[in-house]
Formats: sequence, structure tokens, C-alpha cells
Amino acid sequence: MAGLDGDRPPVVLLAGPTASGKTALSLALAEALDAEIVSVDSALVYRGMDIGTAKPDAAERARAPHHLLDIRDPEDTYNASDFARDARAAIDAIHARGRVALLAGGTLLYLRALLDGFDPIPPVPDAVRAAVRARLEREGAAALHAELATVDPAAAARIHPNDPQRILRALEVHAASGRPLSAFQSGATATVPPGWVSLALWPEDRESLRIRIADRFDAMLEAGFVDELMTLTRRPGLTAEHPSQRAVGYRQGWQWLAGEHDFATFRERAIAATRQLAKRQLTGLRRFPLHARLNADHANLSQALEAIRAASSATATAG
RNA sequence: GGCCGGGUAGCUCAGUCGGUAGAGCAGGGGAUUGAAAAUCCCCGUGUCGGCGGUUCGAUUCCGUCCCCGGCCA
Repeated sequence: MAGLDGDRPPVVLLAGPTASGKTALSLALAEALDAEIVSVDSALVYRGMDIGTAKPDAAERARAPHHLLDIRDPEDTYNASDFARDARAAIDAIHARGRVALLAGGTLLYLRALLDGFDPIPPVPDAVRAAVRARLEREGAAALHAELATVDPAAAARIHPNDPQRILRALEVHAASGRPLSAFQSGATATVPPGWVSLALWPEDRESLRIRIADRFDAMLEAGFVDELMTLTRRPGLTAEHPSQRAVGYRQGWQWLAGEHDFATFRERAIAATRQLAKRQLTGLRRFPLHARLNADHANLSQALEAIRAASSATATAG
């Protein structure tokens, strides 16, 4: 019960782009709040992907219980609704222990799924998805987008003809349910429940974030990232096409190991991809409901605790 | 020192038969409803190495100088 005089929020969200210092601050916060950490990260769920994902190591995990790390093999898929289900269960269990749940990570889609940002949509059988995907590869995105325009004009209007992933999703939902995807979508938006606190680490200085990203990647290389990559590529059923292997750094690693470019190019592209990820995360965070932004260049525990105290009675807003 | 290439956007380069130039990458902004570390969309004025000359007009042709490669001495 340390830190907040027994008046702790049940859940604290700590978001922020990659390399903004989420891990370090979440550990300090967990100790101060007597919290358990729930990872909100689509790449940290995979076993065997430790170095390239900057997953908390054994020493860090010893400082506070962590949830939703290492719960899938790299061959598996994991998605936002899986996360929403798993995170709810983890939060309930943490509360049953009388502790605070600290949700830390940068996968905003997952957070939105948890915070009622999704309308309920019936599940799509794997066979249906596979069939639509096969058609996508054979016929191309433009043809399927044209088809989508006839079965779901509203979705087609919102989805760009070059966006195969969303075209696929809209068509598979229609194929599986007989109804257009847009019919299920009511415009749900993520809301932070009363009492919860929503914070983000915010790099005010892009240049220092860039430096941290590059330095961290070089540290990953020294820590054995290449070995980790080669171990992954040796797994018989695993390919560069698996969602897990499209993660930043891993994708570029597969390309390098396949001879598409040299090591220096691998390093440059991996670092650039990380910067681009951070930029996209920042864009998403700007419209995500937050109580406060913590300057990532000098974030510290007492500042975070103060923000939590101030936020506890306020409403989170976007922008 | 001689010969041959090059010097154009932050980087790698294309191009202009003379009418002041455009791709990829990087970068910036945005979208985002079960693959999200994903998938997409939008954004390009830069003494076209310097100085002269020819020309109505030169980044483009000519001269000269500078710089970077390579080859020959």
C-alpha cells in the first residue's frame, strides 16, 4: 500500500512509444504501488523473441509479477480480442489478490479492445479466412476491393484499395456472417473507466528518441540478437510470413539472412523501422484518452506518482 | 602531372536533343474496430560544384577552376 496512502487506482495504464522508457518506469511504479504488470504488447507475447523485443529480463521480472509475456509460440497468432480476454482475466486475478494492475505497453489496438473500443463481431472460422486470403493473393487487392464495394459499400468507402489487410477483414466477416462488417460497427470508442488512470511517456525531443532507438538496437546486437534470429529461422515451421516475424527488427533480420542485403543495411533498416514504429505510436497516442503525458526525457517515479494522484478524480481525454 | 568517370533533395541516383528538375530510401503528418512491432494514405525549391562565355534563355553547350573516384606516370 505504499505510495498513494491506500487510495490507489485499481488500474494504471502506462503507454508510450517504443524506447520511451516504459519498462524502467513500470518497474518502479509496480514497486511503489504494490502492483502487478500486465504487458500490452503484441510482440512480447511470443516465446523465444526476447532480445529483439526488449522484453523484460529475469532480473526485471523478479521485481514485479508480469503477465501476458511468453504465452504464444512464434508460429501462433494472437490478436486484440485474445488480448482483451486475457487482460481482463489477469486484471481480475490481480484485484483478487488485492493489488493494483499496471498495464504497460505500446500496442494501442489492444488497449482499445480492452476499453470497449470494439463492437462485438462474430468470429470468423479459419477456413473462411484462409479462403479469402487465397483469393486475395490470386486476384489482388483491387479486385477484392471492387467486390467489397458491392457487398459492403460503407466499408469499401473507408478502406483504401491498396490496403489488403482491411479488405481481407471486411470480406471475411461478410463471408462468415452474411452481413457487412460495417453493419456491426457502431463507432465504439475507447473509454477509460472511472477510477482508472491513463498515462503516456511522451518523448518531447524526437532527436533524443532517435538516439535511444539506435543505441538500444546496438545493445541488442551485443546481447546476441543475431543468435536469437538464427534460432528462429531454424524452426522448421516458421517463416518470414508469420505475424510474429514481421515485427520490427525481426523482419529486417530475415531479409538479411536471406541475402537481400548486407549487415550494415540490416542494422540501418531495423533502426529506421523502429523510428517509424515510434512515429505511428505517437500518432495513435494523440487521439487516445490520457490523463497526462510524462516527458520521456526526464520521467521519474515521483513525477509519475504525482500524475496518478492528480488524475485519480479526473477524466482522461484525447489530444 | 596526364587520361577517363563523377559532382543534381539528408542519402543513392535518374533526367533535361537548351525553356530553372524527379524517383527510391530517409524524414514529417494522418488513417487505424479480432495479423497492429501490422496494413495503408498524403507531403519533394534543391545556389542541378564555383566562375566566366555563347544564347532571348544555361542545370543542360563551350572554356576554366575546385572536389571525389579509377587508370597511367
